[in-house]
Amino acid sequence: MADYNPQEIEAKWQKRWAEARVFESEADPSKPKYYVLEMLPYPSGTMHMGHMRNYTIGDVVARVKRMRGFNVLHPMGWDAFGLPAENAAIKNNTHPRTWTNNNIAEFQRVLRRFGFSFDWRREISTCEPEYYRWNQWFFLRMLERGLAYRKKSRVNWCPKCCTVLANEQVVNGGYCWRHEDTLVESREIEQWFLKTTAYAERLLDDLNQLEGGWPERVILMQRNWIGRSQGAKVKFEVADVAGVEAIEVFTTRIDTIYGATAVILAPSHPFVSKLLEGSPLRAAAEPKLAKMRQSSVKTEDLATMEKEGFFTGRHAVNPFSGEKIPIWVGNFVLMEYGTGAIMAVPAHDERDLEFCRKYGLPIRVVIQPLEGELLVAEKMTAAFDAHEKGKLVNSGPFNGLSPAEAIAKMAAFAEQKGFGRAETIFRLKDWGISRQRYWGTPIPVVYCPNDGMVPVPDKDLPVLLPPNPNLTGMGDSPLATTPEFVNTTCPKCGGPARRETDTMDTFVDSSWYFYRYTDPHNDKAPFDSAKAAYWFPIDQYIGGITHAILHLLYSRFWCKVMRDMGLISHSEPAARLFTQGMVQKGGVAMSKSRGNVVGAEDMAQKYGADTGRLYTLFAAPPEKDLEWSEESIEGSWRFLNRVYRLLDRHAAALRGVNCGRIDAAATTAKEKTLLRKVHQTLRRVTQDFETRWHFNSAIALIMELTNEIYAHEPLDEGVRPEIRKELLELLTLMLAPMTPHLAEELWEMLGHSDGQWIVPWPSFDAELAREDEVEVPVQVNGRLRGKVKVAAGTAEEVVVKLAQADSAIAHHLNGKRIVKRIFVPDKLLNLVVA
RNA sequence: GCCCGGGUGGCGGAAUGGCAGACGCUGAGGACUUAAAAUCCUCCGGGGAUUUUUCCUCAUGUGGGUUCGACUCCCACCCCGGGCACCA
Repeated sequence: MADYNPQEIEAKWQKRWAEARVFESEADPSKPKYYVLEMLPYPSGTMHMGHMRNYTIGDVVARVKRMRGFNVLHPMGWDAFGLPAENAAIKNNTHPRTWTNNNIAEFQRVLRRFGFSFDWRREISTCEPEYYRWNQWFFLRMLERGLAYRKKSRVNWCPKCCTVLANEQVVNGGYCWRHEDTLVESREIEQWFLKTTAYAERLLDDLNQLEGGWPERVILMQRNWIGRSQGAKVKFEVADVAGVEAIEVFTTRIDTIYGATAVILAPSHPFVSKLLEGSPLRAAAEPKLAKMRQSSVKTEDLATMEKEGFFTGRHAVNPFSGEKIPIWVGNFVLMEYGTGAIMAVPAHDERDLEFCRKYGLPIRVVIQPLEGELLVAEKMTAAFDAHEKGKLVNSGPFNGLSPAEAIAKMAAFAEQKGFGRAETIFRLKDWGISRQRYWGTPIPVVYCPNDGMVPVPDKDLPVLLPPNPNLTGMGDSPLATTPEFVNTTCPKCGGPARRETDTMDTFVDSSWYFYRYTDPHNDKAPFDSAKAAYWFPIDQYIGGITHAILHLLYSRFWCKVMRDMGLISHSEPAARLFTQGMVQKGGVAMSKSRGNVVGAEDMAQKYGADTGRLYTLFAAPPEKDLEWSEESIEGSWRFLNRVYRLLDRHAAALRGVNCGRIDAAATTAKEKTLLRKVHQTLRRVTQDFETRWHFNSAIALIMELTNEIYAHEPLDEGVRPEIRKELLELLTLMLAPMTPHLAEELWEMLGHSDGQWIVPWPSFDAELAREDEVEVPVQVNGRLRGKVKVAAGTAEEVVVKLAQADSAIAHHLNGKRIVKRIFVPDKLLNLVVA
């Protein structure tokens, strides 16, 4: 008689698994594969149960699939570059690498302590040159394909730090995180971009392939983010200034162009100052313009901001009607979207209506509804923007057309006349990857006075980070102030040159890391295409909803570029995505800063990893948030103790027993009850694991089974050894994916000298699971009035007779006439009486 | 404002058209014990009738609807959480 000692058991089996290398797998086209992956962690702070939940879910899936005979790839690595390492290094006067590697060691120890079935040989760390050289290699390939380019772009700049701030370093709606009294400025500097927009169409269209495999809301968020908009660009000539280019507007409703009563430019539109030059209204306009340009920094209250604008004193010519309309500047027009200029059609656009009413601009109806009262401009309370159910009026030769017809015809007309064309635009922007930071992948180009920008040749990769950077958090980027890094020679002419000092966004690292897992030590290529072809696509990707847009979008982009490069032949990296809920305490997500973390290691020490794993699976379904409760976890601990005691009591006597096939007919009532329960449980648990991922209800079922076995103690009286063994073995195997250490121990106690890892998932016996007696609920007029006990499969007539004979039920029938009967065999009888 | 997700006992949750509250936590009572821990057993949504056994009734955010039957499907509304947000 021994107590359940998780510390001892868990250490023992972790050692055995490592020795037997049971979680190591190799590409083998003769076997069916399964690639299950949890998003790689950023190693910072301490690992808490929020982290563990994610890996536990993945580990259950990995272990179930192994038991199902799949060749499973389940790797782990570290998203090791990033700003926090640099900040911590400055604060503690250490090196980012030291800080990062200490954290990695810590994280790794905790993950091992939880017994996750990772193939640790495939571990990667993105801050190692062996990894980031391939970021550089990919960058060069993108440069060759015209997918990487430089342009001026805005950054957040703190005038006190004299440095660039990341978005998350801008706090309280526009202040520096270090100098909370200092407003962050917006500065333009040259930065590197990747042309994600070149793939906008495919990124959008291929979302269709993910339907059913990815959560609907993630697909939707990506669709909105990419934001395809079909419309037309139209040029409006400027009437009263010579030598100014035509203003191009974007509209989705070219059919309403005869109703345009103004052209409105974004405050930062490049034409604004040219238009104001010499304008009689210039003096009045400039202070307004300055105010608008300044306030455009704060994006938060943009939506609620009142529409403001001013007239430039200039006019544009409507290319369709020849009409002269005023050119305004409006704060609600965004330079970043479309062309930064719109035509205002107040009768048919809500925003335009609001603006034009405010400033007394005319309103002209050009679409009349097919039904109901005709619109009168002065009386309109809302813009009429229905696409259908209307026809064009006041639109010259296009009168009478439906908006859909007009959109096609008018775009074609504009193209023919050379002042416009149909065009699709996207909200998605190119991916700015430049960071003026140290702890990231150096961008592999040099600047030569003779040859200009020159890519670093492949043979010179990796461009290594200098070991002793000048880290202050102030002034120029750290690489720029490290002369031994900056000063180099031009690969083309051999003369002196300067290195690019920007490093890459860490989203680059995480955009393709899962390919590297398939071939982590390759020093000739990022990975071997044949290996990737075997393992990809990822069968199940698991992570937080927080990555629904950026990480997953960039990964999808990378995948498509790699496909175009011929490295892979699939177009989406992950067939299925699961977004698990957060672990909360006190109603908020666990985080170090909130001080509400439940440390994973503390948990393992107090209850053992298996209890921690079981509880995170039991407390809530995996997709929902989980509120951590110190009291509830006791229940999981008690349950595992209960199971252990049960096996401790019976296993020794069963060590030498062979199960064999059980003949359902030759069993006693007690045996039959227990066998039925265990096979029913197995049937439902199998479903919960395979199709529904309802781990919480699977555990509830296993608890019920355990209760049932306890209720039949003493088990060794009236239950034959082979049946006892079958019961306890199935119980053990059902627990194996969730509490693997305990399950291995119990398996060994039952007399198995081979580890459980060679055992396939058991299949349930339908014959043994079958109920032979059922209680059929009987309703009268849809209300439950009684139950009748009958043999399974009893016919309707018999059940009705029994129901009528039941006094409680008969009372409700009370001589009334039965007008209808609904009978679901073994499930329900409903008698409808009049 | 628009788009998702959710609302079930004291708590976490179960049931996806067929016995609402499985399983667990908490709480109450009991057994064992010199005692405690551990363990085991019983009870635990509200109201009412009956009194020792059961029965009735209300109840899954609110109000309607569909159905023999609705936590589950449909419509409207309220509340909570999340995402997007002047996207032309």
